[in-house]
Amino acid sequence: MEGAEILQNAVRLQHDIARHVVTRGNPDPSVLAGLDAAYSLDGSQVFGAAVLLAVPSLRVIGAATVGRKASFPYIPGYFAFREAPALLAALGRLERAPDLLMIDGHGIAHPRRCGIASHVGVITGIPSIGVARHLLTGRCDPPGMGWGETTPVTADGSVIGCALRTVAGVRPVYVSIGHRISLQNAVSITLHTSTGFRIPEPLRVAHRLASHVRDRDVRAFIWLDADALP
DNA sequence: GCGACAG
DNA sequence: ATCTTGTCGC
Repeated sequence: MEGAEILQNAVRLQHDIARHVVTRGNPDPSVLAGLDAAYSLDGSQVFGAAVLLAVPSLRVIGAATVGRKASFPYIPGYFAFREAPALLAALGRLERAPDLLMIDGHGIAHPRRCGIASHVGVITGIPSIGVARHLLTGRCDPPGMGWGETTPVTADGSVIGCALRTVAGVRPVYVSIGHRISLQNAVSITLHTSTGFRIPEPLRVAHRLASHVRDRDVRAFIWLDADALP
């Protein structure tokens, strides 16, 4: 198969997944998972991390990681094909399934309404939220400078996400529906899992863990529990 | 054709 | 994403 053909298939799959996204729901998770990945210097390896946190204490109650070959390049709009396999593998190694997933990247705030958070959400059937640091598509006015202020991200005349100020006076993050949750609830959960930093706690922990296994020995961190965390 | 472009 | 030192500020 050649490059252009692979992308055509990817687009077909994204349209297909996008049709299955449920943009409503009000999950009240007692256990939530933060998912993120880190890459080797040459970008040939991906290290996925899934961390379980209790809500609302945000105590880490479990975690799992996986390292694998990166079999897809990074192409804006096709991010899930590069990173989702590692996230799904890590997720599958958790000792229990979370009630909700928070993923580093967009959900439906995507050209085809199928960012990685929707991709992983639909595949697993678990409610998911996408939290990104930069906009991929759509536009919005800057939210007020206060904590918790929001502004809609729109595209084609519809709201596809929200800019959310998790820390007063600091650049906002971009929240969007992944799957089986309303935008309002997604924003609320993102805000209430933010602990004084721009990035919400679940993603901060997942990010640190992914980088940690990358810099150490992956084999020693295939299964982790709270006590083994750095 | 030109610019934009999650991680 | 990743490389990379110090520095300014609370």
